[in-house]
Amino acid sequence: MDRLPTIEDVARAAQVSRQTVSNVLNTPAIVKPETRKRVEVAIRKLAYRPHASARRLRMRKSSTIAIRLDPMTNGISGALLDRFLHALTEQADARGIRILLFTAADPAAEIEQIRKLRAGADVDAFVLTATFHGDPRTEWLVEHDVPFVTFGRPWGVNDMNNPKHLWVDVDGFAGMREATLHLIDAGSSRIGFVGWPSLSGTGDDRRRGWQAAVEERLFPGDGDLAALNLSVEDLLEDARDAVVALLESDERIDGLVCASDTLALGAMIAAASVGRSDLPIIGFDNSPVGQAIGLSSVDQALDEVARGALELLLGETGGDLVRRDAAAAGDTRHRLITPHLVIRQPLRLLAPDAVSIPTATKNAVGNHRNGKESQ
Amino acid sequence: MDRLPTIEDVARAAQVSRQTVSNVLNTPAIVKPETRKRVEVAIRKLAYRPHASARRLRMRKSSTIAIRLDPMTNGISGALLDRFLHALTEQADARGIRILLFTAADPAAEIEQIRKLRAGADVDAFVLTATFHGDPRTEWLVEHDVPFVTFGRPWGVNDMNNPKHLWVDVDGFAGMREATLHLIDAGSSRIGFVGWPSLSGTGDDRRRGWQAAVEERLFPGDGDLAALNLSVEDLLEDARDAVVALLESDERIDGLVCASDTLALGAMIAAASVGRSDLPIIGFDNSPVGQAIGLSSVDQALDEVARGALELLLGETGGDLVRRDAAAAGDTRHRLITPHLVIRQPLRLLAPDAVSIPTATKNAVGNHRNGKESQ
DNA sequence: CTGTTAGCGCATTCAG
DNA sequence: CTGAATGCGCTAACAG
Repeated sequence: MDRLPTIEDVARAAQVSRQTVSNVLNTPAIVKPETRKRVEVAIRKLAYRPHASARRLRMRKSSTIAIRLDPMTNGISGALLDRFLHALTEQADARGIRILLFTAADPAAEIEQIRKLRAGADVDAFVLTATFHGDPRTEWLVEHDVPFVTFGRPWGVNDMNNPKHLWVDVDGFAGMREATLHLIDAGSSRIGFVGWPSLSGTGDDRRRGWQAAVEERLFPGDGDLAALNLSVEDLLEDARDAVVALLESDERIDGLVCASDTLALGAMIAAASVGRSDLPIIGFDNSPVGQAIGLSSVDQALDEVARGALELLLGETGGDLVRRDAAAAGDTRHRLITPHLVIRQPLRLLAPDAVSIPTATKNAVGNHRNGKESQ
Repeated sequence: MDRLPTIEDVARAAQVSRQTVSNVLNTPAIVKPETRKRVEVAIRKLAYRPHASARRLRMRKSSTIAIRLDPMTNGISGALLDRFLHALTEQADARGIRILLFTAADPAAEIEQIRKLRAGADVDAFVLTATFHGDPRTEWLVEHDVPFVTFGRPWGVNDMNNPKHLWVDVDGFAGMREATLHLIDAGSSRIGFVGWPSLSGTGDDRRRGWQAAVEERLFPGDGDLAALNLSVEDLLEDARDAVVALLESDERIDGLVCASDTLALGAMIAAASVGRSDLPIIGFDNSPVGQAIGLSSVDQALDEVARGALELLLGETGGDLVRRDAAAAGDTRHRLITPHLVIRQPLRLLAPDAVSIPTATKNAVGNHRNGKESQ
């Protein structure tokens, strides 16, 4: 295979002009069926595919979307981007769009990368993850009229229904509320929340979900929620220590919902270490680690997030990547995905009342290999 | 910004012919310094960048490497590909190479994707991960003369020093041996190995590392290694159960090395549950989860793997992506990266002799936030 | 050192 | 419906 076949080679093989081949490829409807067949056979025979760069040059669009690969998201929930990427790539492929990666150490570097990628006509649009309050990236992109969508809503910046840019996000409120209601339905009556310090829009959203469920079903008036409301950094150890303190100070607690699987794992360890391995705990992210350890968790439905992102960018129809004018867009310019709860049989970290697991019970403990997943 | 500036715009702005601009970009040496300066100013002023597609078309190469995003690698060590991707993207960027993603459900689908990507001149070369014995992909790629490098050596297929294709791999033998020696130096004298069932080249390689260290330093003659040699699937629960059994049947065991962090985590849980939270355990992969929990582990040095892959593909010099002829290549056609051990203070899953952690010791337990990392 | 000429492979005008 | 032109933006040959 010395040289890739060109459209001309196909034309010669099919005994037509090269324009006819182009038509078969791009406007098959206007070609006489029998000629089309002949051309298609030639295409298959030569294993011809249009030269991507040539086509992109001609079409004046790259049909490529770029996304930044974070240096390292937090430990346990880190694989989140990984899974989102997979979903995005898969859906993009179906639309004839390619996903290009880039890296950057900080927002300024990311803007610079975006600038380069744009100036080189390498990329048509961008997907931004891990947006935050007052994010300089979104400002710059809007300013420079670069098509993009964020995974994460623009917290507090502007009207959610008519924001300055496209966004997709997961409804943390709904997810955490569902998790909490699940525990309540299962009999819990005093449920704590382990979340991040305020000012994290995402974290506050999830906290409100817990709060809503608890106020709705457990403390119709207004309980002492503050005592059940933990705020720690997203670290296993911090969560563990805080939960140990909580459980020691309030023995009536019979359930815990957490803003992340990292926190939930810390909580599990804490519960086990104070002899409460039976304590129901629900995390958020449905991380692989959580799966491995049988942690119930709220799944972010990354497939839907990816689909939403592409729909907003490309329109629901095809892969046209023509950004619709903000003003002209009749339908919504965002998607709020409802996550769903995944319930698992927890892998007990430790038998509740023995230092050593008696041989007799070993099998019972080890029997949760295939934790059923609901919904 | 209606239309991107072209080389012609720059030429006009700098009062030179457009070829001169091209020269400044590609062969700066042959342009008179003062003219060059003038052109460079114009380039900066217009924020000009060569149109990637046009350049690729002209150069007859895409300067793009594609890599498949796995559906989902195993739970805990899953982020491995994630980190490798990051390293690869970063290094590629430095060489002016872009990384494109694609997905495929199985090897056949992957081959089909590769075929398409190649036929469309979208991609110059590929990086293959998770290769296995008798992998159809490598055969096909060699057959069709597609430039590629694998992350993973061709186990048993052909001469490692003159293989049919380029490869990079991590020296599991050396890594596991170092881990084992570390435990021995720290005083362990009876060290078990938790690995995968045989037939996994990678797993066997790691097992041999443990074996070598143990035979070398602990059982010069030949001990009853079989009793210390566990084989389980890469699942937390399986590892836990097997290690519980091992520790109960042999109380002299004072160290454990594991073929993955998943296994190591299972081992940690097992150790804690039989009152041996003090048991030194070392994993493999240096996964984020392991970090979070203070697990010592063998780090795969993915930066070096990525660099090696690109060097093999592009040559050490630049980003030329001209595959050197197999026969003509004087230097090696592979890289074997030596991993390094990362030692951490383990986060105790549980106080060794108390059901509840006394308040007084809580700080001590929680104080390992920034585990020092050696080497 | 600088300017001119000729494609890379494709899609999109226009004529027939 | 099909065939013959034009140029997307660039670089590599040349000639000056």
